[in-house]
Amino acid sequence: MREVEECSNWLSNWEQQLPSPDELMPLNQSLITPNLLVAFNLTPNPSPNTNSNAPFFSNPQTLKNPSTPSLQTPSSHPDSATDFESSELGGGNSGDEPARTLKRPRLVWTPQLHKRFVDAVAHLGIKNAVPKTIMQLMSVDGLTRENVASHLQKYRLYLKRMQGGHSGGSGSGLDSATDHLFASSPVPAHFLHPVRPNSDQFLPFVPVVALQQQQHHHNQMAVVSGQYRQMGQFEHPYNVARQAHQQQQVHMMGTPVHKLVPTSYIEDLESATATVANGRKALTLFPTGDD
DNA sequence: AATTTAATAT
DNA sequence: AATATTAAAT
Repeated sequence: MREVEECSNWLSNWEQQLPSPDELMPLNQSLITPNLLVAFNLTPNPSPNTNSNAPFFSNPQTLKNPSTPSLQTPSSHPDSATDFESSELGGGNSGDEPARTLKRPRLVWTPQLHKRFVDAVAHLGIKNAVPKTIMQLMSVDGLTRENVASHLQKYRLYLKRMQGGHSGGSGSGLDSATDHLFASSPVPAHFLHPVRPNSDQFLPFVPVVALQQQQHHHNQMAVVSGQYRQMGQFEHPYNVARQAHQQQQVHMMGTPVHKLVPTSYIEDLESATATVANGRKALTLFPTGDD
């Protein structure tokens, strides 16, 4: 019977068009909001068919620093003012829609997280680097568009203030205390001076630049002259979200929350923070209102 | 509908 | 001080 043939034909065709797990990932993010997970103290079920692919979530407990407070197990602690959602959900709302009511804790931009942000922006090219795409590329679970938008806004202001005359006269201004975070990741060359349309001036082709910027240690005024061929603007088939995940700690309001992060393109989390490496890194990681 | 920017709120 | 939220404009 050829009906059988057609059938298998259709089937294999169908199979081919299936999106890869990679493509599925980002979607997954937006469907299951961390809010819900947190709200219900759920550790999402490792659906049997995702098996070897992507265990999007794993048990936070096991990965977490034992000393950290942890925010699950409803009965874990009786009451504590620091726990949003905690103690008295009294009567009314127990089964309802906590997600609506609950406020998401403030996101803390650790140097690591910021590094991801910068990388994402760099790889996207300025044109595509808008909150949504940045967020997608970062693929940090729980990151919202407005998280990124807010950060982006601040970051842009930072860049702006970098271009203008800083000098800061001997050790004063510059980034000092205020911009610790931003200073913690090198700024990818072209983020500054947005390509002048002006250009009556033929650019003296500066091949590359290189020397002369060795002294900037944790400082990044690496802008030289415009090479900047907007190469980042085409869509990369960037492999976001791989099977392997790595934990990244993002703290929210004193209670550390775990972010699952694909290992892809993680590159050098360490080297960036190494610049700051005064032992501060560990401290910066737990910014309970200092500095 | 998303982005940008400024202002404001927590 | 750092991040969120909102408003207005594009």
